[in-house]
Amino acid sequence: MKIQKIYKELFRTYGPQRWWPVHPRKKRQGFDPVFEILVGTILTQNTAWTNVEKAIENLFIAGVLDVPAMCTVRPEKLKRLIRPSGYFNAKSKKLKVLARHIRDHFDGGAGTMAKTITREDLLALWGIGPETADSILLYAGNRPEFVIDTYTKRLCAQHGVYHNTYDDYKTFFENALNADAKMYNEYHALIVRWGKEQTV
DNA sequence: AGCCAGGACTGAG
DNA sequence: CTCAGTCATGGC
Repeated sequence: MKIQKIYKELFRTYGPQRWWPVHPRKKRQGFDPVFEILVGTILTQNTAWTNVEKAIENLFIAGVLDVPAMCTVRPEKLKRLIRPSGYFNAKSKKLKVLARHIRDHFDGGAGTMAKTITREDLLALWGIGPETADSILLYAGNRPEFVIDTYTKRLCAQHGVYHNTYDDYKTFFENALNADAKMYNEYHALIVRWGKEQTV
């Protein structure tokens, strides 16, 4: 009912958000923009995006923003590079788990993984929870999985809608909307945009 | 000077 | 299974 109306309202207010933001880098051997998105979903966990940008830039400059390099880079070096994005001990492990899983199971690389992996298999990876899994499927794989975050719950609360688990919120949105990846993409980004202007 | 940011894991009860 | 505690940097 009014889930779609809220979307139109947000879109009219803020316009298209054009997620996922990927830095316009020079092409070079082995560089895959989809992998940059995957790295971003890990690094932005409970972290301001401006800090994530610094970390991703460090990775790129060091030549570590690709699957083979991420697999083999020494943990101490990796931690140093991603330090601006916080939680560097945990996130360095998460990045290696992710990169090694791509290397070991997807010959086509990050793009193939994002387009073919199941949500269940993503959730089985250490460091990937429900929001990160859905962000990967939606923003890297262009697949219709609605992403729930704290802003989404805040928006629901403001309209008197409350659920228990992450999956309850996810089902609530997906039942009310068409399974449209492009629209899911904008909707979640718009909710984040909205959330940043709330005082709380 | 705290508080929060585009969360997820762990250990207790 | 539920849930507080923990992790860490940078901006305001």
